[in-house]
Amino acid sequence: MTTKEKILKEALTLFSNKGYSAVYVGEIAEAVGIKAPSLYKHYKSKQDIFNAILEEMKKSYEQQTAQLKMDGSQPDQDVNVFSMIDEETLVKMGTELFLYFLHDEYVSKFRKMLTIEQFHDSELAVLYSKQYVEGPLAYQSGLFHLLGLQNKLKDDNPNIMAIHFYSPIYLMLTLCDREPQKEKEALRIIEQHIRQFNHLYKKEGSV
Amino acid sequence: MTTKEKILKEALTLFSNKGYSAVYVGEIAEAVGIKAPSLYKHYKSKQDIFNAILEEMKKSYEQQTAQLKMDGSQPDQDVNVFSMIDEETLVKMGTELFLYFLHDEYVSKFRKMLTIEQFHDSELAVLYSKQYVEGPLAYQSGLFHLLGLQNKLKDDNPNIMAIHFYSPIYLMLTLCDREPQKEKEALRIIEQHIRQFNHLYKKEGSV
DNA sequence: GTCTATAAGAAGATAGAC
DNA sequence: GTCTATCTTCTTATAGAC
Repeated sequence: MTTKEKILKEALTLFSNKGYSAVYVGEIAEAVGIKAPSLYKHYKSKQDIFNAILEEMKKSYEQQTAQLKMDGSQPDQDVNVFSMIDEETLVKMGTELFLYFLHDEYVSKFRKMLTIEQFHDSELAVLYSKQYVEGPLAYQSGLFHLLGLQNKLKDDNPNIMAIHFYSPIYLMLTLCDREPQKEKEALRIIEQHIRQFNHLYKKEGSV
Repeated sequence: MTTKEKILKEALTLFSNKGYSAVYVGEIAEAVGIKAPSLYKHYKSKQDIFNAILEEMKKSYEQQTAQLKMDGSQPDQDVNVFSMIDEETLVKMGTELFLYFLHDEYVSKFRKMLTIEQFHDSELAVLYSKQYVEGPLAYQSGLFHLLGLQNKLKDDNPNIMAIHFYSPIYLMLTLCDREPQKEKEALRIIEQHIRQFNHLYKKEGSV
């Protein structure tokens, strides 16, 4: 990892815990293992470091959604996987989404940073909503729509189904961002939630 | 309102938008209409102002939960109101909870402040979880338990029912904290969510 | 209780040697 | 590309007059 990359990484770690304005340039430098003035050979200001993190994370999000088609535009590919959907698959899907969001080093830290900075700047607010609300909801809404067509689940409003599926996961995610020691309890609740979700929505006569 | 109270009010407004460390003592003073050094006749430091806000909001929360028994300990009183529960009552209950949390001046600003500061200090993290997660869930869990006993709703696990009822409201609340212009859409979604919730959970043969 | 003046130190950023 | 030294400004807080 180059020094330039290391600066972004350490700055993200600090910003995600203390917020932009509570982090001093000297702290970032110390975490990297250099002195503060050396940072300015790589970035022209503290704000420039923040902007670089933003661009980096936006880019990586775009790549992921393009790959997983998580923008809800065309979930056709994934749904082949879910043609054999059952309760266990739903539990696995929700749990893995939760664990990825919670534990991926960059996703997790970036979400915490946006949580802190969202009220400063409307661009950050829109970005948070897109990545952690509208994105997942659009993707799952697409899936539930197709599962409805295939008679796997009741053909109710797929947007509300997506809300019902995702909201508890989101609640547990923000809970564990705050109190990581509650992960085990959160996983238990998510599993119970999804089994109940499946029970409520499953087509009679379906597996 | 005394100057001392006005300081708390203006400081809360500023902290809830920019966070503690991004707010300067001079800004608070300006908002109050005095000069910075005058603040120190009322509070001994910036941190002291923050602590005073915290104590004030904790106290007011305790008073409210004691009154509404929203800690889940004894929701018996409220349930008399809900003996005649129906879909419209559920919609009203959820919508009013949402609108109160979103629009009450102090509740709303305090939640935003805690959102920003939650990762700094584990005491703040615990407080956030208590006020905006565990509190509402415990209260609603108590209600759904009693409604189950009264055969108004299916006697499923009331904890999961509370999660299913409250999570979408929480999601919409955090969305509107970020993007207040989405309130109308959020209200529409919450109504759809609760009607669907009622449809899924209502006892056959019940109204 | 509010003000002006100011202390004391912190923080972001630059200059220039190596 | 990293360092030491330094500049400038900002920020919290105090002193003391009114």
